[in-house]
Amino acid sequence: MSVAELDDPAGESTTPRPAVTRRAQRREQQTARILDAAKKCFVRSGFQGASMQEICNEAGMSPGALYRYFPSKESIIEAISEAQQQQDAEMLSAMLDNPSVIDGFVEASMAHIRKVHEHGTAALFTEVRAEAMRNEMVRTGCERSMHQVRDALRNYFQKALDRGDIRPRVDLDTLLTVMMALGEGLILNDLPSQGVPMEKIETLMRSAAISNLRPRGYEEQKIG
Amino acid sequence: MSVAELDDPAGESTTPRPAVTRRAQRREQQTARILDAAKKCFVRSGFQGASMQEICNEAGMSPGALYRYFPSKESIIEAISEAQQQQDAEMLSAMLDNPSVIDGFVEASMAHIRKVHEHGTAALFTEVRAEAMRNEMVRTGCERSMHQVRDALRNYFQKALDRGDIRPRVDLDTLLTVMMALGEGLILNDLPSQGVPMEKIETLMRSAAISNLRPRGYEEQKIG
DNA sequence: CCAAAAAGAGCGAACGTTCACTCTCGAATT
DNA sequence: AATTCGAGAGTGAACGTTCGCTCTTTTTGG
Repeated sequence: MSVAELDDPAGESTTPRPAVTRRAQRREQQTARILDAAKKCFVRSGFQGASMQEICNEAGMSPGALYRYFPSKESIIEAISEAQQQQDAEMLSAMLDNPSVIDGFVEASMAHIRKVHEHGTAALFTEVRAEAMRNEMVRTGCERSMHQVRDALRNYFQKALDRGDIRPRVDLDTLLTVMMALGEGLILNDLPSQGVPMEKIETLMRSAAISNLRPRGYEEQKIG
Repeated sequence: MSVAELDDPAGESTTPRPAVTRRAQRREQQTARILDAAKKCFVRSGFQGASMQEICNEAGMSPGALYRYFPSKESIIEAISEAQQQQDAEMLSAMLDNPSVIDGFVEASMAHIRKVHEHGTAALFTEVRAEAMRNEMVRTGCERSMHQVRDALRNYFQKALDRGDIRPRVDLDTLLTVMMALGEGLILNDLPSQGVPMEKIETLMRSAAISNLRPRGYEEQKIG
């Protein structure tokens, strides 16, 4: 009733016209509602610490209703860490089309750090990482999305390497691994929330990138 | 009886001489036994996921016995994360007496990474960080030990700064924060377990340190 | 020096609570 | 009329913790 009133595109609330769509639409809404509530609860209490009752309360829904959308607590955890990682991976890969290797890398990293800070998802990120240590499904998803980011970065760096734009001291695989570890440390610590301004983070991020990638002509301009 | 035989310094097993010591000694042993068992369980199942029964089984002890040593599960969690952080902090501070800033920093970091890898405590480290997001006692302990490391590092860098050995691009506070974030990222990822050899980690660690600290005379020798 | 009393350590069943999850049944939707 | 949805009481299992008890070690009083 209330739902029908809110979003009936043609205004024919009483007549059962839209047929296929309406139920599916509602399902999507409710699913999203549960995921939103669960995300809040998991940030607040952790994956293991949050109870289904807590999630139900947050979603304004009974357990019976909730279990129509997710078969288990674990399936919610999986859905959330999946979405979280997927979203991050996509965003990061999308940003790496800057022709300047240093700028592209630094900007992508900064955008990610900014987003995590703004959405307050640093806690969720940590939680996902901790859960990945023991839950195989979560770990698999985690690894998949990290590979996605890694491949995008590798492709990006490889092209710069072919152009002769960068001269890293180590092989590409090692370079990628350490660069990503660095990024994770920065995200985990959520530096902006500790009062470190973004410009300062960017400065050091850039200097670390320059040191590791050694792009043409940066030695004199930046370090000298 | 068996305990008396094992560690009676004067060999007067039957006479109740050592008086004060014996009980206290036993207490320490048992406490350590519980903490060891708990650590294993927490690595395996997480702080919230591990049950008291699981810890009791691992320690070869009944719940009743265990509760004579710790008043609650939370007190065990606190004791463990306390010890963990304390231990790391002490080790790291102790290593920073190398007169070469770069060598000292890199060696301290590498020693830490190596130790975490060998003891398989990367999972525990992640768990502590996740728990710190919601458990105030754990967070406080976490912050305290990080401040300890931070202060040791600050002192170390400040002295080098006074000598004119390094010329960082940013202020000391920011430098410290980002350096520590980098270190945490490396620990969290437990690179050695992913097949990255220590020498390679060291190479990139060193180049990042050089870039951020900019020690005298390194530009030509290492980068040129 | 030794019996008697007190204190401590350990066990494991049992406590009340909370957990993830299911069932039933009426209301709403198609 | 048929199907889906949702509420909420209810399920057994598992949780952290406690209790009553036995056995051992230490302290005490004569």
